[in-house]
Order: sequence, then structure tokens, then C-alpha cells
Amino acid sequence: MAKDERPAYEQVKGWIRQHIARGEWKPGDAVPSEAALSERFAISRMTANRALRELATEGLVTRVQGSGTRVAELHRISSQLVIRDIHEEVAARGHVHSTRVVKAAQEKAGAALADSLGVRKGAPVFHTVLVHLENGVPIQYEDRYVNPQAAPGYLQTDFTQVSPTSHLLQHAPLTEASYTIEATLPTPEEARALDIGNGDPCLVMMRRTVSGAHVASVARQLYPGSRYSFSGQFQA
Amino acid sequence: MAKDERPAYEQVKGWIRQHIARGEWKPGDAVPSEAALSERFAISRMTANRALRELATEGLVTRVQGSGTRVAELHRISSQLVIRDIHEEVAARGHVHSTRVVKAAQEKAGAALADSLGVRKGAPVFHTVLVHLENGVPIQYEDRYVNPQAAPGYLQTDFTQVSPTSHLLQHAPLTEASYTIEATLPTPEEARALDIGNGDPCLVMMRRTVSGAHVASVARQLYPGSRYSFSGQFQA
DNA sequence: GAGTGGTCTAGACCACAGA
DNA sequence: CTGTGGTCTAGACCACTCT
Repeated sequence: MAKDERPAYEQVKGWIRQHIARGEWKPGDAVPSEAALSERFAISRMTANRALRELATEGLVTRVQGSGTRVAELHRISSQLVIRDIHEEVAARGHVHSTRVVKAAQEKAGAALADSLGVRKGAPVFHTVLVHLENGVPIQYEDRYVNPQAAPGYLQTDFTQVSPTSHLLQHAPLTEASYTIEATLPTPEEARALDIGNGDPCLVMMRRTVSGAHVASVARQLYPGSRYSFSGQFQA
Repeated sequence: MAKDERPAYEQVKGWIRQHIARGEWKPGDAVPSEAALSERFAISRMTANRALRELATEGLVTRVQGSGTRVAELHRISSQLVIRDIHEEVAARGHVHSTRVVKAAQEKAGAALADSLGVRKGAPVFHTVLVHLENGVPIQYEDRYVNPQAAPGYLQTDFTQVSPTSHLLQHAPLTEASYTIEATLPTPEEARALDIGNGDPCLVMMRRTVSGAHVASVARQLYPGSRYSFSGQFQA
């Protein structure tokens, strides 16, 4: 007896996972019921329930009340895409993050912007353009509009010390966010700021964050394709 | 009494979420303990435990045994990036998916490929190159190598009917996957196959899937930037 | 030692699915 | 009607943190 230190529900999860991973139980097949598991492993039904419930939230099985638990159709791979604050991310690599402020000003919202920020046309909005550098090399061009109602003190921030994301998370707690990732070419101005060629492909992430009743911010973040990639992994 | 149909643990989760979303409890602040919650809501400790535990797996709070539960530092936005089978995805948009087979052959693995597939150098591997079309328009160029040990019948598949992803998920249950997303320019051959210009930026996803003891497949999927984007959302 | 979370039990009642 | 999952309780013991 050396390793059954793992909690019972984890052992059950592992046992089920193995059967699925080995292909012994295929998508659509029934998984033992809570009652069956609690007998098989001499555990209470609550413990079996926890094991199955967690596997369900992980997407490995599907459960239908009254019907049973089955191996999920694995027709998609879903993975946690974690978007971290750029300062943190660079620091985690042991590198130095610095910021160049290109613009930090108040402007009047045009029609399209007013719409996506949820303010009236012509209303004041904050506009910042920053270049983030990793060890002195530009890795992100960030063009951001902020709703003054969500973060009134935004423009007073020293962006060379505190990243916009960080300020916003502090002052406008995040309730909702959506993003889109695309490939594009930089504008001449962006290319100049990032010190890349006009024909160098870039990843662009457009993000819109909501804080309570307000749209807090819309941002466009451009990454040189040669210097940045998103990555992630998935484990059954 | 009209709406307390929601389970008790959900109500507690919602109550805590609200306090965080409104900014009343800031990152680092303590959240009421299980004991406090079970008294406050007249529920058992197990129910309070479930509420807090689920919020923790959602990343909204962090828990430390012996210390307590606190509002998580929201310095990252994590979102489910769902990678679906391309056929399913196109079908879900109500469009027609079709496939053009450019190559489907057995080859000998070079050094780099042998390494990433986990086979001996010179060992046979399956190589397919497909172009996926949505309503007749090319949207993905898929260059894939498959480990014959993981999916011996791969080359017998009619790829115009069954997508590689679909075949692999059927015959080599997925245990692990990792991916990288970058921006790049297409090779002349890829540009031709996708019917785009040589200078048009593309998203490229490189993926590696593991099935049990074998690396099942490594794939490079190229999407024209003008016709495809990844998107997702996040809700606190 | 007091307070916290981590786990587990042996019951219970309910809603629902399928024969 | 039987079997299934969904929820909940009122205890319990343990490991850990903090003072």
C-alpha cells in the first residue's frame, strides 16, 4: 500500500478515463451507473456521483437524467485558451517587459465605435495606442478604446508601469469577454511601430470586455507572426 | 415562491459571483467560509462546499486548505477554445463542406517527422494533403502525417466522405493534444490550392494528437486570413 | 488550538426515461 | 414500475494554516 493516497473519486475517474482512452468504451457506450460504481468500488453514491459529474463537466461523458451516463462523442477538441496579461506573460518567461506609449487621449466616438462601446455617438471615449516590448523587441501593438463610465481614471494611469489590462481588471471587474483571432497584414504605421516589414503577416486579436452594465473596452492587439504564437493543450 | 427552482448550490454561486462582478469583493479578498455559508443560507456544509469548489474550478476563486477561499486574481482571461471537426463546423453554419484530395500516400519518415511522430527514422507513415471547401471556396489546407500504428486503416478512408479528424477520433481515441496558432504566409503551392495571393496572410494551426501510447498524428492546417477566424467568449 | 478546506458516508426525496 | 441521475443533509475524520 503505497499510492492509493489519491482520493476515491479521483481513482474512479482515472479508471473510467482508462477504459475510454484504451478504446474499450467507445463514444455512445454506457458508463457504469452511480449505483454500479458505488458497489464496484465500495464507495458511497455521492462519491461515485462526484466522479461522474466531474467527468461530465470535463466533457468526457454526457449524462441524461433518467437515462444514464455515456461516453461523449469526441467530435471536438476543446481546450482552455488562456489569455494572460502581457506583462505577466513576459515576466513569466523571465524576460523584461516594457511599454512605449504612442497615444493616450480623449476622443469623440464615431458611429461604429459608439455602437460597439455602447455609448452615444460623439460621446467622449479614451483612446490609447501602446507598443509592448519583450527584451526591447516589439511584440504587440495595442490599439484600445475605453468607456469612461467603466473606468473614469483610465487616462491617469502610467502605462509604462501598469498595463491597460491590469488597470481595467482592477477598476472594472470583468463579467464577460469575447474575442476573435485572425491573420492580417499590418498597416504601414503598425509595421513601423513593430519594426517589421509591410508584408509580414500578423496575428490580430480583437477583444471586447464587459463589466457589469457597461462595455468596458474594445481592443485590437497585433502580434508579429514571426515573434508570437498562441498555444495550448488538452488532456483527456 | 416562483423562482427558487434553482438548486441551492447554484444560488450560492450566483450570490458570490454577483459580489465579485459588482466589485464589492476584490481580487485577494476573502470569500465567506463553508461554515459561514452553510449558516447564512441554512444549507449543509457539503452544499456550500460544492458551490465554492465549482467556483474554484471555474477559476473565479482560489482555495487553500487551512487558509481559506479568496477572490482570484483575474489577471488572465481563460476561455474555451473549441476546435471542431471542420465538416461539422461548416455544416453547423448551414453551408456545404467538400474536400479535394491533393495527396494520400505512404512515405518514409524523415528525421524530424520521425521524432515528432515517435517512430523510427525511415519507418512508413501516412501522408495526406487535403483542401477543405465551404460552399466551393477553399478555407483550409490540411497537411497531415499519421502514425500507422495508431490508425492502420487511415489510407483506406474516402476523405471526400469522412474527414481525417473524424476517422482518427473513431479509430484512435484521443488522450492528449497540443496546438499552436501562428500567422504566416502561404507557400506558392498552398496559395495556389487555396486560390489566394502569395502575400495574403494566413492563420496556421499546428496540432499534435496522442492516442494512448502512440502519437497519432501531426497536422498543419492553414486558413486564409481573409476567410477564417477563431473566436470565443468568456463569461464570469 | 481554532479555523479552514478535502474528503467521505449512509441515508433521503425528487424528476425523469424507458420498458 | 424500475433504474437512472440531481440534489441535499448531518454528521464524520483528516490535513493544513495561522496565531
